[in-house]
Amino acid sequence: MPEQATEPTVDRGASTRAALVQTATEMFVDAGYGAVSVRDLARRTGLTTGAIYGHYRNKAGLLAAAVNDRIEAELEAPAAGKGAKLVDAIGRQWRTYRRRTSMRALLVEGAAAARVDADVRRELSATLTAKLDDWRAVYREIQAEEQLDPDADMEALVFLLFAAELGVGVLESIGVDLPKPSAWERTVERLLGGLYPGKRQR
Amino acid sequence: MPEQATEPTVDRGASTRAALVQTATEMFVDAGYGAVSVRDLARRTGLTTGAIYGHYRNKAGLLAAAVNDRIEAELEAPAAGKGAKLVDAIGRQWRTYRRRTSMRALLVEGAAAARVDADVRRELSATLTAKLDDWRAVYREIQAEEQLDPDADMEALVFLLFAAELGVGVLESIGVDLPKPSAWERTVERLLGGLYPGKRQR
Amino acid sequence: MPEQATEPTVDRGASTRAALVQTATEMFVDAGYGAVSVRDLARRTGLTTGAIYGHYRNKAGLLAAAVNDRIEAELEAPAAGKGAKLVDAIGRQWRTYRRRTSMRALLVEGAAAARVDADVRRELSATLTAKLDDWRAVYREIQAEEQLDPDADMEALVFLLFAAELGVGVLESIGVDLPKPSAWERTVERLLGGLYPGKRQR
Amino acid sequence: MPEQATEPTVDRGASTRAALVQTATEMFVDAGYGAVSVRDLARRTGLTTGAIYGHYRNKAGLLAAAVNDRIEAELEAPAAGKGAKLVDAIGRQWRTYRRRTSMRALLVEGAAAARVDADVRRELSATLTAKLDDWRAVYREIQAEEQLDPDADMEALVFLLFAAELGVGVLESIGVDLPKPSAWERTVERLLGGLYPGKRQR
DNA sequence: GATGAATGAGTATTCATTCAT
DNA sequence: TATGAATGAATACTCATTCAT
Repeated sequence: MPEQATEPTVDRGASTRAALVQTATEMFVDAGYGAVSVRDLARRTGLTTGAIYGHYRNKAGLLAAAVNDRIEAELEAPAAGKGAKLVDAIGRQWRTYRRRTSMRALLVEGAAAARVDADVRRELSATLTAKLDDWRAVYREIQAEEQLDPDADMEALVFLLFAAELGVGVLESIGVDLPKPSAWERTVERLLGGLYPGKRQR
Repeated sequence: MPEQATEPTVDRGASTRAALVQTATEMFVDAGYGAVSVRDLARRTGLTTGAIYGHYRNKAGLLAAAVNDRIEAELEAPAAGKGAKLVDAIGRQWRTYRRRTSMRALLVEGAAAARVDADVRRELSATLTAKLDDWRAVYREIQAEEQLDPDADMEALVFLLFAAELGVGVLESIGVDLPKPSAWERTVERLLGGLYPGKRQR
Repeated sequence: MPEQATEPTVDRGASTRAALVQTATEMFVDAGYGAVSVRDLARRTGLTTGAIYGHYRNKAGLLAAAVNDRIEAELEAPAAGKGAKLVDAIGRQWRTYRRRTSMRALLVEGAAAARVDADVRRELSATLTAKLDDWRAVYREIQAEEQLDPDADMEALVFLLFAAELGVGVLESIGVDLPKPSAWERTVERLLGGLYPGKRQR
Repeated sequence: MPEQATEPTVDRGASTRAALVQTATEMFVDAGYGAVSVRDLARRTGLTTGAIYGHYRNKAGLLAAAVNDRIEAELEAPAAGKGAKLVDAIGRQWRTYRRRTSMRALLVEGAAAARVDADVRRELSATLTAKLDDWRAVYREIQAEEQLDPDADMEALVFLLFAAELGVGVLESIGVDLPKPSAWERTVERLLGGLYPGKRQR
């Protein structure tokens, strides 16, 4: 890859794709994957249906791209390092969860689509697995750094917390009233106390 | 068909409905809500499409009924009472989670449908809210009985745990590998330790 | 099957299907299978596209039905019996060949479709095979009756003549000028002379 | 690419066209004209769609070229001359008919296309007419040479035999079982006996 | 309550062809 | 001559839903 950096014409295909993913995200979140037609997408992006199919194999492929994009953009692994604390790392995640509404909505759509479409399943599965691996690594570093009980299973913890977030997405989709975020936070913090070594009752 | 039991007209409609819900459940879980047509359902139940519409206003109504049915059948509130322990109540839930695969799958489908269809949303929301209320009541009893820290927010706890289960449904749909169930259990148990009063580090 | 014979309402489905096949035949012959859309067919028959698909699985299924219908209607096996002559039987076939233009055109379309669509192939193949079997039987009777050389292979003869008719369909489709029908007849008659026992040269 | 033979610019376009026709032939025969897209052709030949349109006005033009090419390559007029025999000339044609499967398949596709596309019709019609004229000339020479009955209509004979071959193509496309080639040959030979002067019955 | 033929709007997708580069 | 992204119209087909019987 030689440099072509300063070239004025940024890859046109790429920017078309970016716009498409953005529009798709918005529309899928607002109206639901099933309720948005490829024609609608074309109209809103100013493209033709044919052009869309030039960039994505499928309507489902576009959904997968949108979900991946949201995940990459909104789920950043917390930095580990000197003095990193588990409670902080997780706490930040929960404190910011309200920003990720559209990621969760998209993942609900994506999960439903994945149940039917193997391509979607493959793609989403790969993205999520990679993301989870990142997190596990960071959490294990924190575990060592903070001298957490080495018996604590960081793998399961990461899963549990991520599952909880996704489940919130399900509940949001269904319209169940959620507790106030501050209540979440306090409870999660409480629970994490159980991971520290020390006199545990029971 | 002369004999139809001597009972003074056992509500025939009810049993038809039950069969319909059962078939719908199976088919929606196997193939996905969107991929099952009302005609398919009719064929498999031996009914006609018209007959189905005699029992349910909608295809979506049938999905809602199926989801509700699964929830009622598979989510039993734990019994509170003398000596009930939080860890036991929750532990049982996690220990049996593998049985509820089809409930989770259906809830993923239901959540996606709810994002588009207000009727589905209303119905599922009511069922889940009622279920969650039951649980909260039980958990609060346990909280008193077991002399858990009265500061602990049972509302948020119930939510968190239920959300985690639903999130597992999302991850299952996408096909992400889950940790071994025993790892879950131990971790949840660990975390619950944090709810007991006592010297909490941090 | 009890009688419902005298019922005034002739099976509605059947008459719809008959009209459909008739229209399809005309349109496929005039414009070509590929150039006729299902919507066109619907418009011309006064049906909806959905209704058409209620009667035929496919656009191809409709083509197959049209071809079969033409074959059944236009290819009648000659009657064998006392004094039946091969030359007469075959001669009649050739003398009437101009009536069968649309059958031939349809078979060209059908053959092209059959090369791509296994269902069409199966259906047309069955119809033609049955037809050819009928003919072979009749020709063999004639062979005995008329004391034709028993060495003559009626199977191959039937094939050759039918292939020639179909080939005429190909040439008509391409627009090659055909010889005058009377020339055909005389030549075929000439050739058939070769099947009679007697001093054959060479 | 320095060397490209020392010939003063071997017409590069011509060889591209040849490769294109060859690939088109294969693909049209295998998958059917309608099922092969110009993009597929481009991919397989290593050209771009645009380049193909630089050589042929149309997809149909390419089909016409392919059909013509097969006809020219596979239908050679038999040589007339001292001692040429009709039975030999025709016999050779039938003995080698199995080699021409792809020509026949292409002609079926071509005939179907010709029914819709006037350009294809014009082109194929011209090629076939020329070919048939050649044959007629040769057969008439043989007629004189061999002292066949001068009443025999060579024009109709050529047509009949060529039509039979094309009809075999139709039957092959439809998948009807053909008689064994040896049966064909014997029967054709038999029939040709009828053209020789002598005591004809009936 | 049941039937199932018909509705008809709607869908994803394809593809020959063009044209600015 | 070549490229290949974009066009845009067209297509076969589906399906929830209705309603006359």
